[in-house]
Amino acid sequence: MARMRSPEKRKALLEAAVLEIDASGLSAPTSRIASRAGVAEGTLFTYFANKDALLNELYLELKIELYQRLNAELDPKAGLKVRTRQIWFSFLNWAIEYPQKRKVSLQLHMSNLIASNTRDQAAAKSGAVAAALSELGECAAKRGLPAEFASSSMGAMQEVAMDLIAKQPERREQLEREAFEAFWRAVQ
Amino acid sequence: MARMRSPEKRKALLEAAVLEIDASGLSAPTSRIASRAGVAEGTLFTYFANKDALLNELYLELKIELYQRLNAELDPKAGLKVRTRQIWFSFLNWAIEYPQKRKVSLQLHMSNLIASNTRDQAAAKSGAVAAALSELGECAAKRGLPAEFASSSMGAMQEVAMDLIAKQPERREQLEREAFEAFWRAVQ
Amino acid sequence: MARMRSPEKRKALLEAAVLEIDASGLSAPTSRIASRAGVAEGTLFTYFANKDALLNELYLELKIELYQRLNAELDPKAGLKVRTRQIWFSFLNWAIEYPQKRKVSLQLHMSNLIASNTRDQAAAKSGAVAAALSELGECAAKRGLPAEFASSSMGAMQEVAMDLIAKQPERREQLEREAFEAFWRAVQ
Amino acid sequence: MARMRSPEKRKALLEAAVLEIDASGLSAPTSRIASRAGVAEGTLFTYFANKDALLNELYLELKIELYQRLNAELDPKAGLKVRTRQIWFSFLNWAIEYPQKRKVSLQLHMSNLIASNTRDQAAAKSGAVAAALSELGECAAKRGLPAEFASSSMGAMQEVAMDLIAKQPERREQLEREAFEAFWRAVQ
DNA sequence: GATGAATGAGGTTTCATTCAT
DNA sequence: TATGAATGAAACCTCATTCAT
Repeated sequence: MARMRSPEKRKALLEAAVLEIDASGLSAPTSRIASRAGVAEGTLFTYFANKDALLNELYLELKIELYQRLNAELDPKAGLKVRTRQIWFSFLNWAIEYPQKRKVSLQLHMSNLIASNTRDQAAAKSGAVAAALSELGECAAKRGLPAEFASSSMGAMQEVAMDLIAKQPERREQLEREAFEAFWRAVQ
Repeated sequence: MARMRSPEKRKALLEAAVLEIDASGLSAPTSRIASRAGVAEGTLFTYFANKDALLNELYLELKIELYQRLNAELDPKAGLKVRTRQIWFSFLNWAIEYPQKRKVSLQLHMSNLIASNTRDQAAAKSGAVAAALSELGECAAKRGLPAEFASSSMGAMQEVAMDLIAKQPERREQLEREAFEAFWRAVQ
Repeated sequence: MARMRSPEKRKALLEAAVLEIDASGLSAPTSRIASRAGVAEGTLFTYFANKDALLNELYLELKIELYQRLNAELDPKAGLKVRTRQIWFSFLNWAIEYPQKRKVSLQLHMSNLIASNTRDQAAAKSGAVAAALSELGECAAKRGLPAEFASSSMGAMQEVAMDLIAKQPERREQLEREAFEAFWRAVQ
Repeated sequence: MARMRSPEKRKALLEAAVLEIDASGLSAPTSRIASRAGVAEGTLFTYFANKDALLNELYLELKIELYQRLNAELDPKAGLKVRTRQIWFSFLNWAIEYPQKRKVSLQLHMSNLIASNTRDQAAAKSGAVAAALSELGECAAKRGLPAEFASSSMGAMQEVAMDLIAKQPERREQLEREAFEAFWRAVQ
């Protein structure tokens, strides 16, 4: 297993997994994932030790991709509200561009299949995003709420925003903006 | 003349389903559910036509239980903020008292196993709660957000509150209060 | 089990069995048979020791009913061809009048569920029919064929006639007649 | 590169199916069929999509085997009676050589598990046999019987012949001959 | 390394039969 | 006696994983 002969096949398998899990849930058969990736059933297991490993690596990959994007679009020198807004929009854009990835990421997050080790590795990649959210957390802390309150609320309110946008895509920009303001009021 | 179908066994099966699904997800085997309920494998199917039916009835039962509680603790004549706070606390208390039921209810809600018919039946039981949330939606509407924004946000922020409380149960009361205020700022 | 409280229920069960087996084959569930007969699932087993017993008794009943009819319409003093023709028409009329009974009787006959004991009991009821057929068998014997040849051929050719009549019911009379003549040529 | 699906295993499964169905009827469990074929339970389903498919393919295979044999032993240039006799003996030889195949073929034929599509495919293989039987049907037609009368009668009388031969195998040749003559008288 | 046939444990569901009421 | 809930052994089928090629 050591060195993967073809990183493309690995990627194809992860992408196929996203599509299959989106369609059928976490019980999507490995055989379907493999065949959608265009490889043989058994090949999947030369890239991933077992289904659990595939799921954990997929989770990590999705988190890393997202954090890379968030960090790329983040100006670390800007003021807190500006940075918060940047994160807000970056995430929403990603989630709307790749709704299946977001849905699968969420399913994996809530399942009990993702090892705490994997969760830690994912968290370690948050970079400058974490810094901004922690700064935001301090505001909340003044009100007597734990520091995580801010970031958790952001995730939660983005969830809400996405659902609304999914129903009225033509109002996307306005909904993103108004929902952000609502969120900002909440954490201030 | 014959042994009558016992409501206790039905209840035992639904409760066992909650525990098993909490532990293993929606793919929890019917055999495990039956055995945890203390009945034979086949007995489950005298109470529910098939696994799907069990899941749908469970969803309905959980929703009804919750709505009954929310409505019982709701004063329909009180002002909007008061009623909103009543719903907020009632729900949190239920969710904290029965974390497994809440988790299972959520999983069922997100799955594609619950028939729209079942969802409608559940919605029909919301009673005065629905009235309060719709009134709250009108506020949001003034800001240009859809009416659902308010109720969705409530759910989302309660989610956040519950996570925090789970981590610091001794601060429960304060966290509930502060999170409510944050939520209230968001929807005003 | 000794004395049946209600012969009507027994009859209802046997009739229901005919209909269910006609529809679903010998694997028709006892529960469906019982419910079509308008009695409880368990009641079936107070009338028949088990499914096998039900099937054996049904076979016997059908054979007896048929033989009674054949014998009733048979004039034992008539010539051989006349008697043969009487049997031929009596049977065809019964089979066309009760196609389900005939189909079920055939299925039971071919299955390995009917005990040889049961088959013997059925054969014992053939009465004057047997006499006519055995007389007919003697003709065949002259040609070097076993005595059973005649009766077996009759059954086989009636089978053929019924299929043809099922497809062209309006030509029933003619088909019955011509097929009989063909059969008669065969055994002469 | 991988192990290829082996025609031998497929054949072994079909043969095992014949034996099991002969012994226990169409409800013969797939697990017994697989184990008699010397493969694992699941392997059966790599060769046949499901039990129904297995049964349909088995039916087709049996019909094709029979028709190939009948056609191989048939001289299309011979006179009608000669050809009819050839078919008569070919079939009887096959049926006596493989009594289980014949019994299973009959059971499948009468069941409602064989798709009309499958029946059509089987009929398409009848070749020169069909021609001879249809020619024979024309004789019957002169007597006012439908064309199928001849072929149906042949099947029916062969059925009779086989039963007799099964009881007195030592007289096989004579019984085959005499029964054929009886049949021929019937259809002339 | 890649393939896909082979495996068999395990999942859902059916059903003949028993037995408490 | 009549009832129908309860039982659990099978039945059919799926699927993660292994391994011969």
